[in-house]
Amino acid sequence: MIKLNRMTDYGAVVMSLLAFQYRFDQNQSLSVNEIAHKTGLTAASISKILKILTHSGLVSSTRGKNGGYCLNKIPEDISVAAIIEALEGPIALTACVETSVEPCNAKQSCFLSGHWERVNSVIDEALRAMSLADLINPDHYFNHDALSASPQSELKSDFTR
Amino acid sequence: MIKLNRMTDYGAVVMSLLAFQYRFDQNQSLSVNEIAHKTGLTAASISKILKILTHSGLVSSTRGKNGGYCLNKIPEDISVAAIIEALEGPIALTACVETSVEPCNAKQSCFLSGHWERVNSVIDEALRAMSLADLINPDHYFNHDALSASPQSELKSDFTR
DNA sequence: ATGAATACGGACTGTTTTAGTCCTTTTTAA
DNA sequence: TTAAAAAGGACTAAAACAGTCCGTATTCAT
Repeated sequence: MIKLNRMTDYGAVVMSLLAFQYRFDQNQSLSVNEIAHKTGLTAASISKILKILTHSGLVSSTRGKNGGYCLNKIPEDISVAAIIEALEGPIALTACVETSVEPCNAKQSCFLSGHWERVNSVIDEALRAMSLADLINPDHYFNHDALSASPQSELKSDFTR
Repeated sequence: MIKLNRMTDYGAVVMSLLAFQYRFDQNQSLSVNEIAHKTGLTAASISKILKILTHSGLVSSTRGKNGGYCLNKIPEDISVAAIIEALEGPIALTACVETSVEPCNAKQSCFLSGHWERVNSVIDEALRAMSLADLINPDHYFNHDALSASPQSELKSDFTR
């Protein structure tokens, strides 16, 4: 299995919730506790994730009473790749293609790395072309001509129930 | 980082060597020790990997003296996806989309899984469209019109030096 | 027959990574 | 001044991983 960390999975959930909130009221942030309540994830984990997402610039935070987090950009401008990179580092299938100072410790395999890199770029392009908006409303991405029977509203009801 | 296990990386190296061998003489298998010598990987690790690849049907083995391993199919018919799946299980970005008996333990996140699944299928298609032959001779895959100054022979010399 | 070379099956261990929690400090609104 | 909130970081238990090793089964050559 090509794995994402569970934290990244949580991150997608949190970002999606923030995207709904952003569309509802772009200036109203959500606190960790509110997010915990709405997603069912623990506050501690959400906090950990949001610290990282804040550092990466995808969300902005306000401290102090009534503080919280909100998206820094419109959902359409946040790629799935950016979310994954924020939480996991560069998108790449093998350690070899990482931009690393230390030389590859399996030199014998390295003649292949250029080829993995091609595989990587295919994946990278796919993730970069998909936005947070697409993630919460996939029809937009996969079928631009869809009539849009608005699955988004269903999803929203999941969040806000 | 979307990580492949190091074993999978080794697996690609081993499969590539077997592919070169297959093209050289389709009926001549390579023993673990020969592969170890040519790749620089340890015999123990190679053995572990080849057991798995044999079970998955990508390579076939002959036991006893002069035994060894060889590809079960022509390199063109072995997809990168098949290699990864053999060594890591199904290609998927989150645990949610695995075909699992137990119910998802983060139900709150599950409304997203359908969307991850779309991301997954993009990646899956990309990996399925790329063959072992492409991996060892990427020009074939990425540029079908390339003049083919035969990078393959360079690679082969890496193996056989 | 015997012995050597080989794959097969599986167990085992030390290391690294990950998930998850918790505590203290800083900031801000009321 | 107090309460609510983010920020920063330390810590631990559990899980995954890499790598090694051993005994068994099989086959070929002598």
